[in-house]
Amino acid sequence: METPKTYEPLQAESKWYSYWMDKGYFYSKPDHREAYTVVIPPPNVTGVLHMGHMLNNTIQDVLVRRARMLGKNACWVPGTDHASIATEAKVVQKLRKEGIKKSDLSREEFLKHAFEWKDKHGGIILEQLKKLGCSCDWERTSFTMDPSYSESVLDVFIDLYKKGKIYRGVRMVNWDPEALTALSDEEVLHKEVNSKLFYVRYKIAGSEDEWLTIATTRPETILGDTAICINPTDERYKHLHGKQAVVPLANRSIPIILDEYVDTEFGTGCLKVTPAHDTNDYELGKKHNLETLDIFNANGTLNELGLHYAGKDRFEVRKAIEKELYDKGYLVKTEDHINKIGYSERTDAVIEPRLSLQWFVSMKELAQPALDNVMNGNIKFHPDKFKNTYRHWMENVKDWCISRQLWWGHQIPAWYFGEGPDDYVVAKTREEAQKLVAEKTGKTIDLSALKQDEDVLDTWFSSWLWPISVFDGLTKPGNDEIKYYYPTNDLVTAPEIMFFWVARMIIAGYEYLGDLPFKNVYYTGIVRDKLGRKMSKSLGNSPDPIDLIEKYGADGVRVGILISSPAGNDLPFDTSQCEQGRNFSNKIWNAFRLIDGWEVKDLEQPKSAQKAIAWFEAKFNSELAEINDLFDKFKISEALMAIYKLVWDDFCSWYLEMVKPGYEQPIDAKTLESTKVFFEDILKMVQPFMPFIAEELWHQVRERQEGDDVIIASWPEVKKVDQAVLKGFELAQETITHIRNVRKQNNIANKVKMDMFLKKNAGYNDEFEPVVIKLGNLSQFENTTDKIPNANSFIVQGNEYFIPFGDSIDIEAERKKLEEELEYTKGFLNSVNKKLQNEKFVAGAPEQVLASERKKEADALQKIALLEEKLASLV
RNA sequence: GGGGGAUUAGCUCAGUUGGUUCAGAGCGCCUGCCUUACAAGCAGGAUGUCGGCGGUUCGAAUCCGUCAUUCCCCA
Repeated sequence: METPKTYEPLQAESKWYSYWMDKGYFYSKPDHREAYTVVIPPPNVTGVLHMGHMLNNTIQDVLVRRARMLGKNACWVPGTDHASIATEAKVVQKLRKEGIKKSDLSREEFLKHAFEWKDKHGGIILEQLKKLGCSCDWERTSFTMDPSYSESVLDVFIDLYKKGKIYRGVRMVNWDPEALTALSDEEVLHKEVNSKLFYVRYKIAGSEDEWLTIATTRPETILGDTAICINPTDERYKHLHGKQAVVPLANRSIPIILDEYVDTEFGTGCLKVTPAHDTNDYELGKKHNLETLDIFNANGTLNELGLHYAGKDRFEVRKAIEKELYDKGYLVKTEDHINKIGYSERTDAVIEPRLSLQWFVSMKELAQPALDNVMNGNIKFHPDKFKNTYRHWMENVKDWCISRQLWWGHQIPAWYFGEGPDDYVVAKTREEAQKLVAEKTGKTIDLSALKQDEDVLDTWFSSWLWPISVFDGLTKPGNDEIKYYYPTNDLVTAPEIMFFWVARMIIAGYEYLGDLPFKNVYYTGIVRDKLGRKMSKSLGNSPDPIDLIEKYGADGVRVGILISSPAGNDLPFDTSQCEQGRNFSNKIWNAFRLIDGWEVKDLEQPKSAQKAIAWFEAKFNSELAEINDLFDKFKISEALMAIYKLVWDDFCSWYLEMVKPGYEQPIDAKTLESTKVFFEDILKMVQPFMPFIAEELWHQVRERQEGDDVIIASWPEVKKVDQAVLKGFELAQETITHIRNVRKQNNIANKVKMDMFLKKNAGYNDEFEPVVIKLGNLSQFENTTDKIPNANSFIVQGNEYFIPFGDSIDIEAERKKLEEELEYTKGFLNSVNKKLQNEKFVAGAPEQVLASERKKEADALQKIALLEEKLASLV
């Protein structure tokens, strides 16, 4: 035949993807159907597809494709995120390579470069997702800096400002001295590093030769010290209460203050306090009204307060000051010390805590509905356990610093008209600002005299509007789309961004539309390599997803990724899983080849085929019900595994073997038709996971009318399951397995037909005998009332089967086997009896448990009797 | 330091309210097979102190306590 032996995915994939696109199957517009909406977690415009995206988007595509088959109007909105810091860093880097410095460009010139960069690279991930088969509505592709999106971001800023939820304030921020911007806590990575603990002595003011010794990891900040703090309970330092100390080199006197915050165990128990350069010290400073001395410039060099170190970098100064302190007798000793230091996620610069004037959102009140509606289950988390983490964070939510000292992003719509702390207004345009200034001051000033805030908004301040703004929900309130698609259904994302993104979307949802943004949040895990390390570009331990697709096929990779990826658990990824996926594709392919190769003749339908069809019908429906349930619980990888087993074990290994005609024999039309219908049902169930091969085979198994495509076929409906058929088949299955074992143990080839005799018990069900004869390859299957001597025998559900030895006899081996089984069964009976003789058990256990124990006892007794008979019959 | 998870076969994980879906699945492993859809395959098989120790109970992988190991988040 011309059908190849193995499935070749690549051609099929590009063919069917463009076919689906041409047919507009991914396109959605509001109609009478129930909406099913998913918004993609927008990847950064800087990114390339990595395994995390593969996992995340495969899950979304599975959900969307299944929803489409369930008759819903499925809409998956794709898009990208402008990613202020990361993108700006990339653009600066690229310009630097071309010999252009950012500082030489105007804001407008820089943004032009940035947009060029975005146009060139911004869509890479989305293009790659097409290779994976993602059925996004590409006509809806959004970008967080699209004009109307930007407008909604500014509107929200202005609105929150008017509501008093946005304020400007001095705060200790995480300062990135390289990027010259404040970072959110989430953008700071804490790493353990080997550093040194410096013990430095300070003279007690007014004393001749009295000293105290502090321990610090940052001796360069000594010049910014404004107090020494000790624990009031520390007996060692009672004598210092109320005194002052002199800062080395700076020769300033500073107070010695008392606070329980100080850990008496750490270092010397004397803490130097530098409120301008340490978060905890800043809090101490506020509490004790300390002076704040900022000794650094924005770029991490020291300013004039750094005395003779002015203009030098902080790390350079650390070395130099160590020497100077030593030379002048202040340095008592140094110790090796391990501590955690914050690094910029983007530039890897050491974060400098810095006091700075920033914009904040006050979160406490805004967060309340977002907390309540997750805790009460209006929004469901999968897995549920993440609610705990969420609650803890939301109950202790801190104000959100939303300004970033960057150009790429949404420029803050605040306009300054003077130098005073209050000389600004918040407005969308310069003209509106002019009006507001007039209202505020009574004076009309020139448009050109207004200076817009230089900073842009935190990227999350735009992405928190994503489920709303992709439908223009704020710029065109109440439009048809927002009414139809919002709230969206399911969000698939990583637990790492539960706070910066998920929580904030929920907040924005309730604040602006008075409703939840999505009903379910499915948290994926982190994709790790074999060694348990997170897959990342910097480690170089991630396979290139596109290479994987080329090697194993998109369907194979999708299966490989999902086959062992329960919600919320990390996914230890190995390419062997893709191999498993590819093998599964191939299995389906070959099942098709078998069916496709059958020649139809006008024959009577064999009994075995009739029974096989009845059984698979029942089996399919009971599995379908189970799979639907797994989907409803978002147990996606378990649903996939159930489908995998249904296809491989039940359909291929059992069903097809039962209906398969002999070599080069024709098949009857009825059986062929039933088989094709089953196969089509299987393709439907496989479609969400393996869309390409499903579509390919859907079109090969039958001639199709225009528009009869599996991607839009109806998901099978669960029909009533005939439990009796399932039960009856179990007996046949067990019997066949025993027959195969007899063959194996006696080295009897499958081709050799065997005789079998049955001594049946009362409840015996003979329905599947034709199947047993076919798959057991029996020449005869007769009833007997007597035991057959010198035969292999086994017992299934109390029925005794005999396969005469024929020529090959090994009575001793048989005897040994029977004795072992007898021994085991007696032991089992003993354990059951123990329970039944325990009066407390009999009194306390429910009736159904007792009944099952009694049945166990009866079964065991019967089996023992049979085994003993058999032993006796061996001659 | 605070909070939240996790610990079941060699690996990755299921295991609802304690009791026949109770010790499971997939992969891997072992043993036979080039059986006429598929060796990317077929058939068969083995594997566990359910992290340790206590407790509650007639009965614990499951509930409670405690210890250990480990991951994540926050400071």
